[in-house]
Amino acid sequence: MGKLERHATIADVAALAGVSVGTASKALNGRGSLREETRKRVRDAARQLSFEANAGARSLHSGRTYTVGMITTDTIGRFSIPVLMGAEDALGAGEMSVFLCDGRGDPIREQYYVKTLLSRRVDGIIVTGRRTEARPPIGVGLPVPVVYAFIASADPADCSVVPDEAGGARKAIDHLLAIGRTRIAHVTGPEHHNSAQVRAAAAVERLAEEGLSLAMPPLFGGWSEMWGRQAVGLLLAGQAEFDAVFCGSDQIARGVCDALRAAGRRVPEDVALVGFDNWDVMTEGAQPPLTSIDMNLEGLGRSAAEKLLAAINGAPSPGRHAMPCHLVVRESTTVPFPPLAPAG
Amino acid sequence: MGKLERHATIADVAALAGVSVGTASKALNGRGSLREETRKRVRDAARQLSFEANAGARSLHSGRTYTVGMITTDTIGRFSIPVLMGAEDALGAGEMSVFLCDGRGDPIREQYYVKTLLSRRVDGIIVTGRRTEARPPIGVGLPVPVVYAFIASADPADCSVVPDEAGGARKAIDHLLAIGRTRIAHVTGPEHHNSAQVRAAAAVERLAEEGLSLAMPPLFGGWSEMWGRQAVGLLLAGQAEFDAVFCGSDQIARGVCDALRAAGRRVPEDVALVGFDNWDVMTEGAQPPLTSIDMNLEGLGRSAAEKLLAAINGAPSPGRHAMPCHLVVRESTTVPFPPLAPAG
DNA sequence: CTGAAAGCGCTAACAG
DNA sequence: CTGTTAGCGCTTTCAG
Repeated sequence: MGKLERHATIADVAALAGVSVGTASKALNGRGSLREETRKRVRDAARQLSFEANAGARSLHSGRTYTVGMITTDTIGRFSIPVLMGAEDALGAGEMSVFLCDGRGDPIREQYYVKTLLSRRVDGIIVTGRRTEARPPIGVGLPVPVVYAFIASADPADCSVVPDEAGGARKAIDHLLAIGRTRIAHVTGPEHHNSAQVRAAAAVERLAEEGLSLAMPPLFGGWSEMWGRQAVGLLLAGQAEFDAVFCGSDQIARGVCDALRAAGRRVPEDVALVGFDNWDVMTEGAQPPLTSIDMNLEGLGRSAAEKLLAAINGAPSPGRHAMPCHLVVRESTTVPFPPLAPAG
Repeated sequence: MGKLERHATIADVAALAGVSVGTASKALNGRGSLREETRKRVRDAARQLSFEANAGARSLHSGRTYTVGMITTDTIGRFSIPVLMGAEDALGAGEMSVFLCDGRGDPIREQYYVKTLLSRRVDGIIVTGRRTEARPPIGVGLPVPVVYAFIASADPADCSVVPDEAGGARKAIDHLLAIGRTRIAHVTGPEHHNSAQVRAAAAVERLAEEGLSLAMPPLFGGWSEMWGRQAVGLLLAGQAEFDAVFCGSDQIARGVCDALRAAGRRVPEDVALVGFDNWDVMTEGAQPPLTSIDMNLEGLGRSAAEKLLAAINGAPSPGRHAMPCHLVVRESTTVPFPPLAPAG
């Protein structure tokens, strides 16, 4: 077959099969009752012409496009990707196609995308972003359901699926306590950043439940390795002893790890380390590999997509849904075994 | 306005404005010649009803959907993202929406996506993936133009936009030579990996042009930091002297960097380091920050999108298009002060 | 300057 | 069992 042929229409198929368009339609969609021989003839014709029904024309009828829009508010990055993938996966299973729209943090651009998506008659919209902080809703009274994933809508009535960051932080502390550490420091991102606040508060709270407190007040800074390294300077300069550091991100944890080792502290023997995000590049690259909190972003995306599908089918799930985080243990909190003696 | 209203149709608008559908259409699209007052009346009605023309119905006429499909062959990752973003950006400017399809490396799934995209009557398709190696074409005689970005099609007649990795490797060597290093080692990814091969070959070739050769044969391994660290062991164990290492990726470079410093070699004073990918997380996290080769993936994506748009408009660009890489200099090849320059 | 009518590709009634 | 007809929402002649 040559290049750039025209798309065959169902009329072409019908003509080739020697039947009417209506019959061809039924044959191809398994509707009505037709002689098996006719059905086959039509199907053969369709195959011969590489016929693919025009989804646009079809949805003119059904009222549904089997299409959803995915808008990333800020630029599509490390956090939105797993969410996107999870969603795309769940939606694909439901035969839904996904329009990708990168808002680039520009509200104008975002509104433009909302309009385009609506004009394309998407069945629903998923909004995601790189920060968990609540954001103004993408629109009010929109004619299609909207689900916020990772990021939350400021309107509590909207459906938002978010990670339970506080729960994650508590699990980190739980783990450190479980391995016998009690003098725990906390190094995290910028003080004004929602995630930094929430995680720090949860850590403090969890310790308080045990009658403990942080070895020193949380150190707020940036999300970078560089900050992690700098923070170690502050930790060591302070007079407080510490036997563990819970970090607000894996990048910070890695910086902390490198600097501690450079200062002659052993990880995990002298200082145990827990990160946040479970970003393989960091957790596996660090020496030793880092224990971390996983927000299960892909699952979160999948879950958001499922909620959207449900909403499209008339069963919305309004409100904020917190998805559990889980702990992934690696060598930064487990003292390696001494060489094994031969068994028996 | 309440939630989940129905989409207004142009008939609703026409009725509200007290005109016929045809007139409404003209008014909204700036066609024909209408009294300005009528035009305004229609526009007001449209705004009042939040009318957005049904793109599907519209394309039934125009034959174009202003939609393209983007298929990632293997899972959407660090390399496909910038490509996606660049493409999305260029396409958005052309008022095109993007269907995102994650092939997950599964040919079945990929073919399924091609079908769906065709049934949705996309105006064109962009194929991308995480490896630069040529891959079998996504289909033959497809009714819409296809552009391969980053990854190349095995059919040389197809339009592929790829990074000039060999050129990039040559620039790395150029740079090292320019700062006076001549005993250059090369640590890179798996031997069977196309990028590793191409980059290594180009480095060797560039050195040969100067009558030089690598300080020792290329070390093939993995793309990880871990391998970078291990490789340093091999480098130091060998008897060959070296004053620079060109690495096949930034992750490798970082591993090399850490291990060299741990072994007491100064970077860049004793050993200069150049990575590949210019991945900020690695280049900025390393100590010192890494000089690297940037493939300009976003530009590549944008360029691919532009070629696709051109093809859609009847001006295809068949063949393989290599986009230049560029060098980004950081401290791993520049001695801060005093300037090294033992040059002649 | 405006309205009526035909048709884009397809599905779903309803006749035959 | 199959063909005919009437739309889905929109654009576009072509009359008026």
